[in-house]
Amino acid sequence: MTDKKKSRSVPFKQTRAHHANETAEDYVEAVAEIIAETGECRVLDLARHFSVSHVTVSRIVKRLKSEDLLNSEPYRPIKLTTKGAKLAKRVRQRHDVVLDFLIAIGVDQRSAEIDSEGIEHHVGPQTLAAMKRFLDQ
Amino acid sequence: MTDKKKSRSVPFKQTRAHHANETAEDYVEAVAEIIAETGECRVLDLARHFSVSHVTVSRIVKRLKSEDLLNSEPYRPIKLTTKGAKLAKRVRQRHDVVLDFLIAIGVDQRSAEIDSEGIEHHVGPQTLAAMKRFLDQ
DNA sequence: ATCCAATTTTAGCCATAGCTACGGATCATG
DNA sequence: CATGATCCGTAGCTATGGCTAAAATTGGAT
Repeated sequence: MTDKKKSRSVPFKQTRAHHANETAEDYVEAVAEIIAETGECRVLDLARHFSVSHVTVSRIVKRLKSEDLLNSEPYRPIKLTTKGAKLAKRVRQRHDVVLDFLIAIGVDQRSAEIDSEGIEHHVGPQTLAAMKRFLDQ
Repeated sequence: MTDKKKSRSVPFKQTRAHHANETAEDYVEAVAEIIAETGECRVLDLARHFSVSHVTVSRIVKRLKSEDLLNSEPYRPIKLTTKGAKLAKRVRQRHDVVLDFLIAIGVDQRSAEIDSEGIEHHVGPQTLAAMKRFLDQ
């Protein structure tokens, strides 16, 4: 159509950075969820949640602490910083919109749950607004 | 609602493997596109397309050759294998559906182009079918 | 035929996200 | 209050995808 091949100065994915963001989003969302459900969030809770080893979780938590999204003393439960809690809330709301939207267009619950986990990270403000509009009628 | 926290035996993303897949999909799609437009696809074409260095492209092309998706002699243009061409076709069709769908629900062209690049990789068969149904009315 | 420019590959760095193996901390419970 | 189970962190491996610098190949122009 317009210019599929050329420079792509803005858009294309810059994969590395994008993935780090997705991980951050997934983790703060999970931490908020687990705290809401069980009162506290430990490394092992996250490991089970994501089906990865506790070592992987441990390293990622360390990175997110350095990014001021999470907070925790060694061998202690993980908490969200103010910044992390804000991000978690945004992510959660966006996730809910995407999930509800997929169901609204006729995707079965199970598939909607799976696909929304992946899709949510790529839903920008315009697309999110369009999904909301769709749900409001 | 149902069981957000528990085991998650199937769904959660196993990021590593998933990303390698996305890269493969992006690359075969780009190779097909560039060949269709210019007759041949070189490492530098891909580097410009994705806005990454030619070195990164070179290494990824090597991997995709080992996965029997691409084919090329050293210092020669890149071609798709039969398997690669099939994947490219599937990816292209899915990409078009997602892009058209976003536009259909009212996302502006620019945002739709950007978001569809990320979303497409997470659209499973059920979601794809639902999007097609939506477009057919 | 040679030489130069453009292209591609190789070597080697970094960060992220997987893993196993191991060691240190915490905490119930006896 | 000791001890064992559980939890968590560190060391060190792999693969992927970024990068720069340097070497190699190709191919066109003189």
